[in-house]
Amino acid sequence: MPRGSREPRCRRRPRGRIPAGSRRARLGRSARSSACRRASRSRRRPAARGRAGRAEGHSRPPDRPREPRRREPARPRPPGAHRCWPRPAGTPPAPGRDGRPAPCSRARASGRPAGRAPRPDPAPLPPSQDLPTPGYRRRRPPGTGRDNGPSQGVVMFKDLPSPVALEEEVLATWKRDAVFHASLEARRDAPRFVFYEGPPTANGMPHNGHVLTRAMKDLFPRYKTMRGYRVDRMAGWDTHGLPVEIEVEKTLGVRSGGEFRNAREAVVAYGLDNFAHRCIESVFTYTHEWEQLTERIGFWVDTDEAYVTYHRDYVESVWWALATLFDRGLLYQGHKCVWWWPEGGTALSSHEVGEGYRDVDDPSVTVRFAVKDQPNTFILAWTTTPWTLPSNVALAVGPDLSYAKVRTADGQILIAAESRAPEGEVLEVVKGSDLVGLRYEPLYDWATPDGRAYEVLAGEHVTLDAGSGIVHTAPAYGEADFDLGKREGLALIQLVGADGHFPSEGVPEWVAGAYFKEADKAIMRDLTDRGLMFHRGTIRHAYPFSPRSKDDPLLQLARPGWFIRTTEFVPEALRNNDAVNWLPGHIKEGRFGDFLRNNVDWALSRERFWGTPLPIWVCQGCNHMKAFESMKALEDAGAEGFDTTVDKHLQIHKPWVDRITCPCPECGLKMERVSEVIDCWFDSGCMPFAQFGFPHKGVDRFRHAFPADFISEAVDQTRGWFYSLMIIATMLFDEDTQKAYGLDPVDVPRPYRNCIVLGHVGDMTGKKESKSTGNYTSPDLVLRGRMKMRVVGSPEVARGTISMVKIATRSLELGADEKLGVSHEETSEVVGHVAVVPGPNHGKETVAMHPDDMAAWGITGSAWFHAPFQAPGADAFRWLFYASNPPWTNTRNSLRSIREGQREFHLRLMNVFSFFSIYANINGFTRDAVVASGHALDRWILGELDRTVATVTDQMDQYLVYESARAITDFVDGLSNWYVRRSRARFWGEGDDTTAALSSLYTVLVGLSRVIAPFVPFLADAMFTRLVPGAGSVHLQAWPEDEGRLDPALAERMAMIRELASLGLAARDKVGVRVRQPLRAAEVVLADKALQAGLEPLLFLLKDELNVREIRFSARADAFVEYLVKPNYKALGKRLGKDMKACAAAVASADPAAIQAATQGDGFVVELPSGPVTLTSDDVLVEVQPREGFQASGSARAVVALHADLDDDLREEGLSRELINRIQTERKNLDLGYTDRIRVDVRGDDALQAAAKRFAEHIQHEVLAISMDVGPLAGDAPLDVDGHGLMLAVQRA
RNA sequence: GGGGCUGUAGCUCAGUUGGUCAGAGCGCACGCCUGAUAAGCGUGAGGUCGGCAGUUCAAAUCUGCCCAGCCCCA
Repeated sequence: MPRGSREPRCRRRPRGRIPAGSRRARLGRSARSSACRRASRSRRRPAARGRAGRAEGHSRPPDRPREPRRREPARPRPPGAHRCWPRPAGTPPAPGRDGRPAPCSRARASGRPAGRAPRPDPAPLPPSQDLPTPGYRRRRPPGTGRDNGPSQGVVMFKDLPSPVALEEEVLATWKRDAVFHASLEARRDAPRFVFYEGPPTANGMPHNGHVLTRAMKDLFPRYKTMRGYRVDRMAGWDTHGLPVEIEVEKTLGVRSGGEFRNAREAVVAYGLDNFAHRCIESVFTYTHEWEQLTERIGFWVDTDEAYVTYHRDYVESVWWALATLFDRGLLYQGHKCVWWWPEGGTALSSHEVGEGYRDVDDPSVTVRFAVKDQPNTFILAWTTTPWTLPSNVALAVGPDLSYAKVRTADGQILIAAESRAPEGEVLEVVKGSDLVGLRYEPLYDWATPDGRAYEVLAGEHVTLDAGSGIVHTAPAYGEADFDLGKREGLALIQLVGADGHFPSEGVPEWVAGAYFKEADKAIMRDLTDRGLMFHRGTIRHAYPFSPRSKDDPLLQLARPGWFIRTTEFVPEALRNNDAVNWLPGHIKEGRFGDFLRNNVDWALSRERFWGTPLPIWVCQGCNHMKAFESMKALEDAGAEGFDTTVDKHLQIHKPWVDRITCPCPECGLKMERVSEVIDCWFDSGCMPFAQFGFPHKGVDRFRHAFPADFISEAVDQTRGWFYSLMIIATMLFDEDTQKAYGLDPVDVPRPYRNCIVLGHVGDMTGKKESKSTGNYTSPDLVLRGRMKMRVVGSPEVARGTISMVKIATRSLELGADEKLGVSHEETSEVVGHVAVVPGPNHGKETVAMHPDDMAAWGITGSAWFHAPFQAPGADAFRWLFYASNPPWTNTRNSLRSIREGQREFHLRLMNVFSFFSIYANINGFTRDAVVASGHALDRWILGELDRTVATVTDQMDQYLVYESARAITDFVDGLSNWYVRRSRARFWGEGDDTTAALSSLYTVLVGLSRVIAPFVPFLADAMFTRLVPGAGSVHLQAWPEDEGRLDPALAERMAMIRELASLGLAARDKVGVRVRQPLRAAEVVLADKALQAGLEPLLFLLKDELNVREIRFSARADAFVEYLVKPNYKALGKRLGKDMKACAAAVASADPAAIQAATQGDGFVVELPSGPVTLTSDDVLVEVQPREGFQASGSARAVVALHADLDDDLREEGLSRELINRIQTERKNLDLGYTDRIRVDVRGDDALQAAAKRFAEHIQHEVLAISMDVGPLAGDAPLDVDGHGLMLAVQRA
């Protein structure tokens, strides 16, 4: 290397002026920071491992440049001696931006260009070699390098492995020791905490939303178990419903079209029995994936005894509920307007309808209706669905709106809302209510009304937003219309039927058999021809289409069906709702309360096949109806037609159950079952009792499991599960039923006491995660570091890359040159590597790859893609949902945010654990050695632990997850960044204080592992089992108690010390002298001098942290501090009211010193408009701030100023600290063990020698040197210490 | 179209019963430290608290209206 050349990226900021060509310039190479040198070493790995060889030499022979030595041949590492966590199989090393391995973090952080220095190409890395994993600490197994055991002796406290390895280890233990089971057994006789699992459907893959719900559902049962409760957790599966049927229809290819008018007919043709079999299969398509995810994220739930909604026991419980309602007269037949999908032959649930809204242009027409017996007089009515006009039976007006009769230029008299009336002479203005009863001529006479028809009626739904203020009403085709028709007893004309077509007979030829949307044009043309069209336009609005078939418009249709009279129970339901602790609270009165108050009768029946059959049998003779509560009840009634050849669960389903007939008790003729199945929400709402087969299989289990103490689901369940649970319990479990079945009396039969309503999981920008949009982070990627994607070939994509949507590439957070490993669908063997580039959306979970790559790697269809970094794992995933925001707000999910939270909490904690294990092992510390400590830091951290325990307990008892997680995060921050930071030197010794420190840290870690157990069950268990071997899992432990170790005064003082430390460091920043250089003194000025005495005993912490020789509470504070006196608004505001402003002005204009003096004495008198007021010390707040020009930093409470002038004495001590630093760096370069002793040879100028000699004892103690030779430097110095040349030799003793 | 929720720093979010430089983390900038070390730490910059009115001595906080986003319902 030529003299004077430097490596810019690793150069330190020059300190002091150094002439060009001076020694410093020449020594640029050696002056590189240790961090950079370390990075160089890592670049070379496995080279530069020559421990023995290097340990004997000088750090750099003066006559030999450094670079070539680093190119010495690699010394092989011992087998298994990886230096960091294993990288996922087959992933490539993480190179730096220039293709070389990543530069050191410092170089990166400072933004300096990396890798510019001329250097030979690095040796290629052997495939087995690991490189650093960004974001994770390097790990070293015991027995290599600086191990953490005393002379490789017994390791008492094993360090923690990487998150995923740790989690796999813990999972294996849980499985081996059946820990979940044991946790239940241990609490068999304990008081119960009742949890309900809301059943998911397993006919879709689990996604991140499910991870959220499962993380939340796991948290409280674990917590309550530790708190001493028995928490049974029965898993469940929701297995009925339209989504299942649609899924099966898709796989069967049965659809409307061809010979079938709709999918219904197609299913019938396929055969209901086969269809039912296929539905069962479909329901469990992804069971395996669900179970894997459940286990992997640590959700403890009893899957062995899971309830399944299609199982006979379950269905019969639902039947019991329905029969009970029927017998009480609460189940009735009626009509309801539903969104109907003609092509599918089915109604759609509101949820499905919601998915299908699309903006379309529809007609917006205003039509003349001729008023009866008033020639030439017309009512103008508005509609957007002309095809419903032939079914018109009424016109609706707003009773309180103003309507005008207007004579137009052509002499017609038109009636419309005043504000929307046409041009012309206003003859009269009347209220809408005055028009009610007006009769008119129908537009069409294709059907004869069977009730009231062709009248003007009052309708509250009428607005003036659009049209004429008069609404065409066809009760067969709209909810508001239908309700009006029901209330007013209107006729129901339904010309367009369930197939979406006009009839082929009985109507004019021009509309016969027409599809409803097609008929619009014909009808509009007809009305125009007849002069009845007043205005014809189009409107752009949202209209629903079938979510299953995007081109099929839906129509609203009144259909017959079965209803539950839920409206009768609204008051009771509201009372029950009042007794629920909703989180967030606004759900109670807001979303859920509103929904209850606007309750309409539950439309229970579905004209479908795969669901709980409605257990009502109807006599074909006398029409008598009876509801049966079980198959046995049917048998007892003499029913026949049971098919025992099929599975017992299927016997109670269509079509088998339809073949069961029963003699009518009234007339003796045959009773047959009605054809409908029920809404599957009713199934899930019966879950509290149906999971136990209540009442047929006994009462006991249900008795102990009602109501639930805790449930949780996402916000979309408000009208789903939360509602169905609530209304069913309200209807069924009144006092009478409780008595009849011997249930424990519950005043308020609400089905759940506490309910956390979860927000949705979005992508990193807050948008809904969606596989088809591509902004979706696969749970697999988080948990296992790999994701399965469909691969399509595209020549547009460069070879060696794949393209996916931009948001997905951002979420991956890959470094510039990081690549994903590619493996085949069925194996994990990596066959290639690809970079990821943003591109167009290729479809659901799909990436594009160059066809040649696909061919080369033999990829067809799908492939696994492996992340080049460690998977964050389950704890980190769970923590995201607890700690990033309150559970009811939407969570922005991305790998990036998961890893961020992991850094903040897990890695910090694991570092502390690692720190503990190192020194505990060095000292041979065991848990038997735990002693009490009087050290302020120990008392403080144990107090903070107790504070954290108390806070988390309190918050968790209120179901406040986020607050609990924050308390934990704050504690870990204090533990790592104050306790350990300030205690480090204590751990390096071996006396009583070291034992005290180890004892305290040990106690803290044990306590903390319990506190975090419900949140991060893996890390907690790994910590606990290492700390307390033989005690079993932490999840079998009791929740920690607040042991009263919090000393509030100490806590307050320590907080103040930490504040002073921050101020001092800020001041040091202004001074610009590095912390290793001791300063003479720090001056502290407190706004409140009364605090001073309490702080004195803690000042040693501040002294060490700031590296000053002395801390002084300044006597001459005025020299560099200004006092500010402010009125205490909170105290004075209430007293003074309007005079507050005058008071503030008076205080501001007075002399601060005078106020201070006066308030300490008799009080300070201010003249206010309403008279004089005396201010006492409680009425003012004194603050301080540094004066300009001082090397000081201040908050309202204190100012810290530094004496920054250096003398030779201080400089010498500074140099000794530098020497320690260089020697330690060299120890690390040599890869010495923590306890290895060394010999040191120091060569330097006079100043260095003086420093080394004066502080020899201290230096040797710090660096574990058994000898240190000091002498003059001959020749060039390889190292530079603030301009002092240094040559250092370190060798193992 | 109706209802609910949310708008606070570039990003993610805190902010107690209204009370006086508006807080944290990330990111960014600068620096420190280095026997927890391919980590860690500190300091700093950065905000008309969505907008407009109102109530009040005092509003991020209470009220009304408006705007935007999300969710539910149409």
